[in-house]
Amino acid sequence: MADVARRVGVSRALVSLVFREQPGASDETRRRVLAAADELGYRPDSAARLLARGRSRTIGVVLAVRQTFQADLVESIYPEAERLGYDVLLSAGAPGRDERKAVEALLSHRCEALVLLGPLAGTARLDELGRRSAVAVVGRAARGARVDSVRTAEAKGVNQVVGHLVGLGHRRIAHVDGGRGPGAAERRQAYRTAMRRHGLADAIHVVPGAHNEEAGSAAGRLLLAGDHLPTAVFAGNDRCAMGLMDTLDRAGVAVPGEVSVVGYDDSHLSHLSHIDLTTVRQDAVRMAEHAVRFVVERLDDAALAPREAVLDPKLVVRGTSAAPSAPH
Amino acid sequence: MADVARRVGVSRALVSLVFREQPGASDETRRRVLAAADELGYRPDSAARLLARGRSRTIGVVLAVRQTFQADLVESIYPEAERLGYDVLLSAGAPGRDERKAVEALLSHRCEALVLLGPLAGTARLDELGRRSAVAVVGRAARGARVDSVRTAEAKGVNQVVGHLVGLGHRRIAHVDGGRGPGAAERRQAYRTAMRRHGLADAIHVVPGAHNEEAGSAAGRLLLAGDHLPTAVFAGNDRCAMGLMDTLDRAGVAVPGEVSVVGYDDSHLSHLSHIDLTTVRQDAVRMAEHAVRFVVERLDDAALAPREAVLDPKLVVRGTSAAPSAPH
DNA sequence: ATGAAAGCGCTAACAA
DNA sequence: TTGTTAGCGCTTTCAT
Repeated sequence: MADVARRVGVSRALVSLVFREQPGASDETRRRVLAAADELGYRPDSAARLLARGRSRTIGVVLAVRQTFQADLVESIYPEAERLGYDVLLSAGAPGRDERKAVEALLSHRCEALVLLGPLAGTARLDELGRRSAVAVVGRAARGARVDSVRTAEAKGVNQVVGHLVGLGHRRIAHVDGGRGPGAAERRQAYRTAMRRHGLADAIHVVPGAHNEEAGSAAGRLLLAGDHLPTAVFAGNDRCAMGLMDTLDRAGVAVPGEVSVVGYDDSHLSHLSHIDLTTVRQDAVRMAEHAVRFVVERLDDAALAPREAVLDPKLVVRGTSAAPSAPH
Repeated sequence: MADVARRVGVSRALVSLVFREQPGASDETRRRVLAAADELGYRPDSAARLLARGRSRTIGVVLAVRQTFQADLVESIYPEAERLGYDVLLSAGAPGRDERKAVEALLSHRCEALVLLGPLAGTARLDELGRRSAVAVVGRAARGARVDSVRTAEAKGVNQVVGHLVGLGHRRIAHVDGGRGPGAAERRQAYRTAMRRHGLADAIHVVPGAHNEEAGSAAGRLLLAGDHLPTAVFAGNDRCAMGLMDTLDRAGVAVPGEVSVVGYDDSHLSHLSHIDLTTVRQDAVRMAEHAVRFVVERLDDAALAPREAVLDPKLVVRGTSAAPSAPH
């Protein structure tokens, strides 16, 4: 920058003005500064800029790079952030790389706000983070922590699922849960409640799982090893449902002929006809927009009370759910 | 940092030493500094750190957040980067957010090296980037640009595919290409060459596509609308193959009964029995390691000549490929 | 419209 | 082992 200033014969302050597109420099000076900068290949250094003005205007997003639903969220976070004048940086919390590290990387790169997609961290840790910067959690509740949260009304989605299956005539409806995955606890709880409300308390059967294909497969093997299969299984998410269907398929169990399967997420694969999965759709676009707006507003006013946006999900009935073949 | 120093009663330089984990501070001081920092919630500010030392030791990775193969790469980039003492920041080039912006975000946050996963940018642009920082391109060749590249020997993979199909008795083998996607041009070219070598020049049929399900579906519709279907289709990647199979399936065309389908990537879904896709596996772990090592070495010696790592892929035969039903 | 000067929070010589 | 002293490249008052 000093070079540019020298070249044009003005002070660095003026060059700074020009680059920030602020009023206070004559058109002529502006033109010459820009020309000189271009010639010298000068680019403002954001580290220095950051340091000097204390604000980075960048939002850090922590995601699990394998979860397709989170990919959808990320795609919708960018445009909203840009609209509000913020930059976005991503950090992945892969298996083997813990979430804490992902967050640290973002924070140490001066992200002033954090959007955590389906974080595993407990309330205490979230609260601690929330006190240090503006954070929004997506996909799970975070009561008791100083963070905003955006999530789906899991109970509504689950009610629709159970209602749909019961309506088809199912009674033995099992649930492969999502373990510690985002929303899993709520879905598990809602499943239990819904079953009871339908008078099916005795049929409640929760198989421990996780939000991936392997867990679905394992759960499938567990079910197959049992005395008699349920007539329907509600999986923790679509990936889990896929693994489950895989195992059932390999064992020669027809879906939905012998067992109906329902997923959760409506990932972009579920509508493919091979898969044609009955599932629950969450509104990724609106979730992303809420999350970004929440943190940006919190940045403007750190004293804001934690807010929560709860969006309604919607059951999407496809080909993996049907009436049970034989009555019980 | 000044706060921490004051609290402990030492100079800021000492605190700095402790945080950089450099020798030169007594264990006792170290302990007290860490304790005070923890209490005050102090975290080194990387903007200032960067500015002061001129090096960020962070690698920026540009990815398409929807491509599962790239997710695999990202997962393997982290451990290797960490091993070499580098931080990693991600930026997504989603549709609607162009790659250039993704790169700028990373650069402006002072990433000193760039790993571009399947970039769309042309040689000129890559060269320009390569002159500005250390860059490695993954998944496509980048000859003529000052960048390293890590890719698969596409021709070998494609040869195996065509050889496999020809061996099964196929002659009318079409290829739905990956458009401008990473590796697509090479695969398309290799397909043509392989077909010719097998004396099937007349049967060469390239349908324009892309590396996603929609393009596969569209290509499927195009094929169905044609005079007579090919007996086998080699898709640009697994996602494209999935879309293709979807369309064939909906049209009542049996796979592999009437048409065999082969993908590319061996994404973690292809082994599921619903899908059970014959495909080509690329070694994501080694590709990631090479890319990281390349940029790190280039950072140490900017004058290094551009290097290229070309890894061998491997055909994985599953259930979507079989002998054609009727001879022609 | 332009310039001078004082930081922003850290690192890196060098001195003590 | 610890402290002192300059910067890093920019923004931001406050003068001119």
